[in-house]
Amino acid sequence: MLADDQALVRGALAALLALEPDLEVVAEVGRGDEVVPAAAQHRPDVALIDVEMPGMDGIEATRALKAALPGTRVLIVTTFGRPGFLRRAMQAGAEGFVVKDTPARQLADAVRRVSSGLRVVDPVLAADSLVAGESPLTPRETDVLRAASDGSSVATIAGALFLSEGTVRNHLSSAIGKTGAANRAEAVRIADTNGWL
Amino acid sequence: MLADDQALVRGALAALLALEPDLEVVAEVGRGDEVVPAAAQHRPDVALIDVEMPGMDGIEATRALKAALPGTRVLIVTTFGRPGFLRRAMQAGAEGFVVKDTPARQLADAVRRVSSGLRVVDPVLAADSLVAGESPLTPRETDVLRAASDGSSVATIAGALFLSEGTVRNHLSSAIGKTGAANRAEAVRIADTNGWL
DNA sequence: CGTGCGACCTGACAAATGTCACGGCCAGGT
DNA sequence: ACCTGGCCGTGACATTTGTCAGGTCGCACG
Repeated sequence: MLADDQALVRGALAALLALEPDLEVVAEVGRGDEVVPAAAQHRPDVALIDVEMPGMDGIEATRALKAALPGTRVLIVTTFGRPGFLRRAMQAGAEGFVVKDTPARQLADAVRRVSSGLRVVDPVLAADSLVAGESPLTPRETDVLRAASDGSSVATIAGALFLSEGTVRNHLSSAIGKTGAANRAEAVRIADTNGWL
Repeated sequence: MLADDQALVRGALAALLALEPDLEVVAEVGRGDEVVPAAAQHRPDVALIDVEMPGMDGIEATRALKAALPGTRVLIVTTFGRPGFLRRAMQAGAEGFVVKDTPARQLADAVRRVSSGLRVVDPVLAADSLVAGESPLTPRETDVLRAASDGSSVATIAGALFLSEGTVRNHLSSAIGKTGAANRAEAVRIADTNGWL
């Protein structure tokens, strides 16, 4: 089963996998919240899930799928090699994780390995994930930083999260310190590239 | 010919197009600066080019390709439907422009139409491009805003562009006004989503 | 030859931002 | 019972940012 929001990529991946005689694409969806219903109907052995999707995050979709149909193997396929994504995907129960930079020939192999119960992880990304470590941000700091990521002012963030402006400033200051950034915008950028948001 | 930095997507698109008996993929590249050399060697009828690529922008690659081999038709395939991208792609000489959201079945048709000299443009995006219009930013304002996009301070930007801090502030203020934003970060976001950077 | 426009600069000002020191509340472990 | 750490808040402070009003210079256009 394929889950990717970009129809062209989804169809192209289907064509790629259809070349393999032992693989068959039984369902395709373009939204995260369609993953579980489609899987329940078609009962795929393996689900290829993109991280970036409307409706529901690919990580969340994986968690939901594993809860509903634990037998389904999940292979995450994503554009961005955010270290945090890998960690969260594995914690959500995914068996494999490949980035879209990997050669096309290896995809079918990855599907077969995942299908047979093995784990498939991009070695470069695994190393990055180890050095980058977990997010140093507390839950609340993450919330505030995410709210700040679109350029909102302190007052706007405070209003949205029902906090005082001083508290928002404190959380932001703490996040800036932990990320080693010089200001809010840089902290957002750093946290985002590490997959901490 | 295919040009896309993500190997998996590139291979998948190749598989998709290989299903069509009248189409053949003669070359694949993963960097913008490899487009012209590969085209010169394999002489494709149509080049599918992604906008986001390392080495050289897809738009720039299109311009270079059109200058070197004017007979080659160019079909831009991109993830993001930035209105400005469409405009710039057409000005660079591209015959077609499709986003990766379009259904996979339509890709082969788009390639055929472009190959026969017709223009192919996503209608939704074309409408957006008309309402969004050209960038209201002056060249210098664009430079400054791009330099600010990673969260740099005024002092850093001034140093990088050899400007006084006051001038940087003035350009930023002007850009904020023109984009209708409330601050620098929002101006960056707006300009970026419109493809003005 | 004036007129307009963009780039660049200065200086000054209000507002927003980032930092610091302080405190209280609560859940967890020792 | 005690300590720790996350979370929330206050108040004060220096710095940065955004705005405004002025001015010079070069260039294109009618």
